[in-house]
Amino acid sequence: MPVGFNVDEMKRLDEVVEKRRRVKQGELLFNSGDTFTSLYAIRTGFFKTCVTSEDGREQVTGFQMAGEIIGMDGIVSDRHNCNAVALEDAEVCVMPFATVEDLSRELPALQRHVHKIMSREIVRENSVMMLLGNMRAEERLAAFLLNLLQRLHARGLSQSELVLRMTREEIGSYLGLKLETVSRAFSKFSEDGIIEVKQRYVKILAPEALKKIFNPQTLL
Amino acid sequence: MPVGFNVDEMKRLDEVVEKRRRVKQGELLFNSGDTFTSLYAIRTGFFKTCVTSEDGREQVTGFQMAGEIIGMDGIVSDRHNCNAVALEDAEVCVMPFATVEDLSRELPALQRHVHKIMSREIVRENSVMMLLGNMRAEERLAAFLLNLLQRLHARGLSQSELVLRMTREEIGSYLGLKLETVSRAFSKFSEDGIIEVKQRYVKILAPEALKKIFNPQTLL
DNA sequence: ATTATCTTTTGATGTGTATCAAAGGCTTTT
DNA sequence: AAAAGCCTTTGATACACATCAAAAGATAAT
Repeated sequence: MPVGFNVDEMKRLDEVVEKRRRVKQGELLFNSGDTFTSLYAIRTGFFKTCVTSEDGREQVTGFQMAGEIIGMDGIVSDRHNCNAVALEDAEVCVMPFATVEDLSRELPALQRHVHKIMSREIVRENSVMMLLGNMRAEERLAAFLLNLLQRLHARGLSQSELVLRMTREEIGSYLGLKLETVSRAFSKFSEDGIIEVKQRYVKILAPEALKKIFNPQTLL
Repeated sequence: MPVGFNVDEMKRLDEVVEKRRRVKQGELLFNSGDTFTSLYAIRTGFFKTCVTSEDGREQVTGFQMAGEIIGMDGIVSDRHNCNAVALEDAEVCVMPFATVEDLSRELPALQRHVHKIMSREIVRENSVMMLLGNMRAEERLAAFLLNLLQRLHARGLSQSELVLRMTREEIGSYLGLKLETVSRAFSKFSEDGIIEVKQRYVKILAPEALKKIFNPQTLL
């Protein structure tokens, strides 16, 4: 995945992957409170991460797919600060963080890569804050769909259709909405001819309309 | 600030600080879109960071005080992805990120420190997502006050009083609320004898009550 | 296959916060 | 010291989303 390495460096990089681990749908990759030892590179499958308040409220903090790195929440306190749950059968590369640190002292390109991945996560969360703080239900769902599509497209999949790996409730938790509101927004988009929905399957009929909902200023 | 360095290492660390920079109240330390070159360690003063959507909506993503590091949003794309505005006259240490990376390859304790700072920011943003997605207005304000107090206390200031550096509108933007709602929540806390408010000055009369509002499960 | 469980949709109603509006209190400027 | 400009408070009203409820549709279990 990382670019900017020569053949020799790529060999060194293999050192970082200790082993692989399979996680079945519904199972935890790690739990909040678990000792942090490793980052995980998702090879296949789909995850959600979420935090839970002491009184039991759950907030989905992200959805992660193949090629993405998970577990950076654990670095600060040597314990994980969120839960990671597989939403479909998954396989991850276990990368002991001590090894990542050792190797990135020798390989500036790896060091840079690690920094960028963490910075990207910070920037992503900034835009989720914008979403949660300033946008209405339909804007949030449009933003969510566009983001998923863009990431799937970057992996060679279609720009115009996708199969959701999460429930309406999980989407709602991520977007700060109740599942009924998510369902209604899907129905609205469908009525307006913007998308076609059949359960988890979603086909985008009018991507421009979706972008306008996400970013109303485009109307000007 | 960082711990775990010996005298020699501390000398090396001085290399990382290129110079200092003063930022007057209301001025920008950096702007979204600016080329990213450096992280900034706040020596004195108080900042807010915010992102702006294309149609002009602003979301405050954080408030930063002395001893905190700002600018990590720029690493991923070599451009800053948010604005940093001084809410009072401030002075920062400019730390060119290339130097930080060079030096952290030689000093594992610095490397570790950089990783922890970024991870801490990820974890902080996770809890803001919980706040924005799941909590009501008064819970959000209680959480906000408790967080500020805790950080001020860690800097040797009082646990029971503080002077806000930001307006009701900026608090509202951070908490996903309108300024009137923030004002009403302050008034409610004041009526209930939990705090005393006089403009930007806030005194905590009943810290336990505040904690209960933030975390209702404690009532059990 | 058949039952049980989970997920999704849709409707009716309720509520927390936004919006609109106006006045008063600070702060800064001149 | 007066004027101008912000910031804050408080009230009245509106609205977006939550909540409650029920049924239909998938999915998993026996």
